[in-house]
Order: sequence, then structure tokens, then C-alpha cells
Amino acid sequence: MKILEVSQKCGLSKRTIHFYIQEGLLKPKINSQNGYYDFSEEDILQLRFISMLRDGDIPISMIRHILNEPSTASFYFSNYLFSLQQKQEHLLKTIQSIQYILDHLPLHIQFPALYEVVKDAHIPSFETQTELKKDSFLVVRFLWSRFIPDGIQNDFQEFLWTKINRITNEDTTGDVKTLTQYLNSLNPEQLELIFKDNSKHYEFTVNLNEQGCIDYAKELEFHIQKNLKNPNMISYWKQNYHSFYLPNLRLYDSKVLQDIIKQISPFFEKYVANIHIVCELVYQNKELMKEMNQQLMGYIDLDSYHHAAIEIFGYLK
Amino acid sequence: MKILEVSQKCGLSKRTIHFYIQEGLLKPKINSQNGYYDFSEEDILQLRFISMLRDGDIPISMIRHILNEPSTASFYFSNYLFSLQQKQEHLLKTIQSIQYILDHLPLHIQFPALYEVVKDAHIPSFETQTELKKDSFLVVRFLWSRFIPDGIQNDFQEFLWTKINRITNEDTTGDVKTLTQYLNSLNPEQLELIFKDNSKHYEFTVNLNEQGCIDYAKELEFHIQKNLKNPNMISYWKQNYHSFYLPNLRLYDSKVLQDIIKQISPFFEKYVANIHIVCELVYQNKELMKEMNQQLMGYIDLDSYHHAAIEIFGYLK
DNA sequence: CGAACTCTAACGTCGCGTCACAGTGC
DNA sequence: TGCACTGTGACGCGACGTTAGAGTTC
Repeated sequence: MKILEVSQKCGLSKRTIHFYIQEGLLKPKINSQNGYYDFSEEDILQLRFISMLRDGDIPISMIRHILNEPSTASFYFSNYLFSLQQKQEHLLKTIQSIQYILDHLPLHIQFPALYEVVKDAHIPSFETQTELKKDSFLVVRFLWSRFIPDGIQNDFQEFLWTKINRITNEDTTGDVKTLTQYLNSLNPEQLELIFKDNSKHYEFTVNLNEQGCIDYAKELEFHIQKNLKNPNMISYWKQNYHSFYLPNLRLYDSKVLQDIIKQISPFFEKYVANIHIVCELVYQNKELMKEMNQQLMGYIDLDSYHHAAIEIFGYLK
Repeated sequence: MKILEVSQKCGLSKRTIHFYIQEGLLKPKINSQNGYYDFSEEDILQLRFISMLRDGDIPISMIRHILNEPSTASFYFSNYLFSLQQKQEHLLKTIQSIQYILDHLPLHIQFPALYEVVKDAHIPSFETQTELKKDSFLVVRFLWSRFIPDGIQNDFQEFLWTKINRITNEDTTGDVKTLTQYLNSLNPEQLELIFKDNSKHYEFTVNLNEQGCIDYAKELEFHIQKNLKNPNMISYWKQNYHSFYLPNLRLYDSKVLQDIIKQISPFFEKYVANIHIVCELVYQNKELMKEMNQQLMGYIDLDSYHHAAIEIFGYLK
């Protein structure tokens, strides 16, 4: 399909389509005979998708990130909604101010008087608030969605999911807030990585058989030794421990939440069991554990959260 | 005063101030010794003014027009308010759509499903509506404000002014709409000219004494003759007759409105009387009137509105 | 053959932020 | 002399619109 037809089908100008291609939002085939683009039906769908998001004034870069890694969409939409709400507030106040100006404009408008009217209208300045939403929406998805690979299927699951949201939202430890803050501090590449990693890692561990667990444990031991010798790794871990790893571990460790997830997810118990087996194996290596405790003094708690901590540190690359 | 101090006093960056100077919004003195700007207290006021309007995201060009000719401020603010209201509507709908997306996002976000959710969210596209406000605010000011040079001073005047607004708003002839449309079609320079002209012309005619009227009548005769020989003038008049001159004349001619204006304005009767005298004098020149009727066939009505029409045509430059 | 189409490249928009550079004041 | 200040000039951003030019298809 050539560009004119696509242009008409999507209601976008040719220039706009060229621009999206240039920006890497669309990668149509190229006819090597003449260098013309050859658009497929999928390209059309993608263009329509882009067009719809652009209607909401969603920036190109954000659309690119969403296309690259759809799992981050919740993150971007959630942040975007927040920014729109701020804009909306500002806009409302501005409208009131302009209305005030019009209502108080003298018949013969001259400078000093006009200045006073505008001053009294108190047009608000727009400072982007970085204040965090206390909404746990993002964190809940980040933590638990991987364990429900087929999504919510029935009313009971939905009920439980709502419950998880409520409980997480009522969190008083500050862990949810800290995690939200951490996710917001990441740049898009890091975010993409972490979201991708999340599901890849889940898929890997849940599918381990007996021998797989043993192999993985050995691999982890090896990696932990390597990582402990790498000062960059050590400092990376320490930097992110309190803002990410610890709150993460604590939230996973919540009995209440685990019980619910078990009911929703057919795989969660398998996942927990495998992690448990693997980490117990590594934990046998007393010398290694001692070194870990020394090197990561204050930045690890092998007694309370050792299972997951061992695995996460070994998984670091 | 040097720029750093100004920057602090106004809460604007040095770059921003430089930019405003470059854009002609501010014209501070220049110290010829070293080429540094030397800001006055007035400059500060003006900067604050600019800054306040910028807080409302009012474009630089609009601010420039307002500074150049404050009397056009009502026009710009009024239009700007309208555009903000449209933005607001769009923003509200968009927020609802994004909210919908977040509410319906599947746990595992993949492309085809995401597309469907976004599609069902119906993100509205933003088409700038050129639909006119039926508000007569602008036209009322444009028509009548010049006759109240000292502005509204007391409750009685305010009462009458409100009445004028109401009556004009209820206009059923379409003249108000036509005029609003015309004003909106002008570019900023034309607008500036027409608003400036409005009050200059008023001041001139209201201050004419007996001899002044005679002189002005002669001048008009001369100009009319000249204009009738100028095809550009003829076509200019014809082009603007139905969209501007005629509705203008008809609205001025309204007995109801004239009666009210007379009560508000101490000068209106003088103005009307002078115009009447001047035009009657020109009207004596039967030959000229005949030629006018011929040349402007269908685009003048010397019988119904001859007074003002004669003067306006002669005043054309 | 000419009209309509295709590509790429480059400039313009708007309100500054952010260098870089050269001169000035204390 | 050094450091903070002053000016000007140029590039960058974002999402395209708008030519302009060279090649292609029908």
C-alpha cells in the first residue's frame, strides 16, 4: 500500500507519516525497486494507534516508549494523567482570571489601569508539582501482575485483585511511596529494562525443574562471588537498596498479600517454592554468606529476607 | 538599574528579559558608555505586566499588540478566553479518556488489546472551532465606548451600560454577528488601526465648532471626489460595505440605543449634531451626491443613512 | 508526454534555556 | 589581576507545515 492511501485511511498528512517513520514510530517495508514505502495492514493499525494517542497530545517520545515496551504503558498513562490534571487545574484558574480581567476592563483601556486589573486578576503561574500521587496503582501492577500471566479471568479474581489494591493502598510502612518514587526517578531506558526483566525473570524461575534449580543455584553462587568483587556492583546495590530492593522485598514478604496472590495465581506457589529451593541451596555456602554479610553490611538482611535477597543480588548484571 | 537587579525584582531570568527586549516588548534606555541597558521603574512595571500575562500563557505577539494599542486588549482577551474554554473542554474529555484507559488496561499489556482499549477510550481530537461567540461584548465596546471617554462613573451609567449590552445581545438583524465576524477577520495591524481611528475620529468631530464643521465639510467634499476617482477606494468600500459599514451604520442608527447613549454620554448629542451639520453641508452638493449614487450603486443608501455614510466615505484614506 | 505521485532535505514555528565569546566593572 | 557582570549570537527543543528538488508511475 502506498502512502497516499494510508494517509487517507488514517486521516494523517503524508508529512506526518514521514515524520513518524523518521522518528522510529513506524517501520514499513521499503520497495527496493523504487525506494517507496510499502505499508501493511499492521502499519495502518499502528498509525491509527499513534494518531489516537496524539489526539490526546501524548508526546512522540512517550508513544515510542509504549510501542517499544507496552508493559510500561500503565506507568506512562498514569503519569500523563497526573500532568493533565495539573494542567486542568491551572487552566481553570487562568480562565477565571481572564474572565475577571474582561469583567473589570475599563471602557478606555490605558496602561496603568490595565496593569492593575491584570494584577488583581491573579493569573496563576504554572509550576509543575512533583508531588507524588499516593495512588498504589502502579506499584501493585509492578509487583504482582507478572504472577497473573493470563490476566483477570473471573469475578473472584477481580474481587481479590481489588482487595490487593486496597490493602496496598493502605500501606503504612512507606514502602509503596518509596517504590513509586523510585520508579518515577528512572529514565525510560531503565524503566523499560526493569519492566521487561520483571516478566522474563518470572517466566524463567517459575519454569525451573529440580535440576534447573540446582543449576541456577550454582550460577547464582558464581555471580554473587563475581559481583562481590566488583565495587561498581556493590555500590549499585547499596545505592538502590533502601529505595528499591528493601521495600520490594518487604512488600513481597507480606503474608496477607501472598495469601491473596496464591488464590489468584496458579503459578505463584511454584514461583515461591522454586526461589526458596534455589536460595536455600546457595545459603548452604556459609563462607559466601559471611562475605555477603560483610561486604553489604547494613545493606542486606539475610535472616529476614535472605531468600529473595540472595537471588536478586546474584541476578544483578 | 542593571539587568541583574531587574531580573530579581521581576522573577524573570536575564535571558527572558533579553528576549523580551529583542522581541520589542520592552525598550529600555541604553548607556552609551558601555552599551549596557539602563532600566527604569516603568520598565519594571512593564516587565511585571508581561510576566503576569505570560503566566496565563498569553503569546508574546498578543502581548505586543496589547502594549502597542491597549484599546485592543478587550478584543484579544475575549478571543483568548474563548480559546482557553475550548482547550478546557478538550482537556476534560481527554482526562476522562486516559482515565478510561487506565481503568481498562489489561494486566499484561500487549499490542492488539492495548489498541482496543485506546480505541474505546475515544480520545477526542482537537479541532479549533471557529464558531463565533454570540456574545456582543466586543461589538458593544467597539461601537459605543468612545462616547464615554471618562468611563462608567456611577450606578446610573452602569445601569444604562448593562441595558445597552442586553439590547445589543438580543439583536435579531444579524448585524452584531456580522460585525463580530468582521473584526475577527482583521489582522492585528488593521485591528490596531481601526481601534485607534475610532477614538481619534470621535475626538476630532466632537470638538468641531461652527467654522470647523464648514471646513471639515469642504475637506470631505474634496476627499469624496478624489476617492470616487480611485478604483481602489471604490472596490475597498464595496468589499467592506456589507460586512462592516452597513451593519455599523444600522446599529448606530438604532433609536433605542441612541437614546440610552445620550443619557450616559455628555458628548454624544454634540457628536451627532456635528456629524449632522457636516453631512448636510456636503449633501447640498447634488452633483457629487449623484455621482456617489452612481459609482456606489447598491453599496450606499444616501436616503436612509446618508449622514454617516457621506462622512465615512470621505474619511477613507 | 505530462500529471500526479514518491522520496529526502531544509527551513520556519514559539519561548525561552543553555552554552560560548568578547568586552566591562569593581 | 581576577571574578562577576554585561552584551550578542547561535543551537536546541517538539511536531509537524511548507516549500523545493529530484526521481517514479500511470
